[in-house]
Amino acid sequence: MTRAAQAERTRATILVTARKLFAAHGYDATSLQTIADEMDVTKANVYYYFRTKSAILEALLDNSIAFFETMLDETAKIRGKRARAEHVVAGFVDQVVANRALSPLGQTDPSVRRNERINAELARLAEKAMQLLFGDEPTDDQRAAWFLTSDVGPVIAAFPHLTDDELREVLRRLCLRVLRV
Amino acid sequence: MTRAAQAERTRATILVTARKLFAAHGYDATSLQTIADEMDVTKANVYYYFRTKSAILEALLDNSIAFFETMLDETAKIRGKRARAEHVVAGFVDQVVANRALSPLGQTDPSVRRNERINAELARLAEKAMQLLFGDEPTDDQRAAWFLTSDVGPVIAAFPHLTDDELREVLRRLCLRVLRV
DNA sequence: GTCTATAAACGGATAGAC
DNA sequence: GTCTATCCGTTTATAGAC
Repeated sequence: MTRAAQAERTRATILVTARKLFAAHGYDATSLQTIADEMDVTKANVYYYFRTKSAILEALLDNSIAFFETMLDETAKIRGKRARAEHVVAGFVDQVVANRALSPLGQTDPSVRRNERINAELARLAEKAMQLLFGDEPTDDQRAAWFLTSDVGPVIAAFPHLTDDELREVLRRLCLRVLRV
Repeated sequence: MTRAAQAERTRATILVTARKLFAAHGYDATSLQTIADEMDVTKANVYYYFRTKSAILEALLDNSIAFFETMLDETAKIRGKRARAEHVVAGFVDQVVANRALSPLGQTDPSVRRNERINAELARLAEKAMQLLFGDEPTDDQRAAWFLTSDVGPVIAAFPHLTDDELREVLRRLCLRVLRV
């Protein structure tokens, strides 16, 4: 394996491992030592790839943000409120369920709320999504529906026994129903 | 002021201050030093009232749990699914909005999930509430609806500009709509 | 690219004076 | 009941060898 490939590999492993641990114990309760131990490298090696702990969090969230950005751009090409809602919900639910074991690194985690830049990005995405679903001037009820569905972490935690397919269906029905205000 | 009164006062201040800071920055990111500084006493003095940091969190959550327990007992006396849902939602929303600045110390905070005892209590309350609203064997969709509404933190955060009354109405409509599965 | 070693600060928690 | 002083483990982060 080339050195560049090794670098890419290690960097990716850090992100996967960190995501899993952040989701399981929360960002603040996860130390770099824990991350390093879990993937059998030293702390110093982790620091070689990320200058700070919060840089890891930012990298993770930037990935999620990019995913949603792409999905919303696709949604914009669809005509009809109903079809748009279905597309957004499907994309959202698929991503959440796919990362079920790792995710949800919810918008709710205090660490996320603390990061100004990430917060601004998430707020921008939320406005973009609501514009697509509800038009230029969403009502308060519509906005409330959006923010409620945007954090399904507690719901996922309540259904550990469901298969991925079953969970996906439950979430899809739930989100669609809530969003069709 | 008597010594006993002073004690009660300090203890109460610790709880209010801790609740505010936990809600703002998360439990893990709030140190006892921060709490002590905020209320102008020393860390050692805080320890005089609570043997550990997690004891503060438990005291806070025990308050919330007792409140919900009482409310659900009231609900059990009401006949009719619709009226019961309205009572539960009203009680829930009132409490959440009343503690708007402090709360929500969501069930989502990793610190809460880490505490076995508290988790068990919350799970018991959730079952009790669902039994009242949905009968003895709630469907997955009904359960999902319950867990979604049980964490309205993100919604509250989205409406900083609303008055308490306005926020209460938005939340009431939202929760009722979601729960009437 | 990965390691060992260590710095510097902060965390929770306790002892003992007043 | 509140304070000062302190212990001790852990944390983030860096320096420098291989």
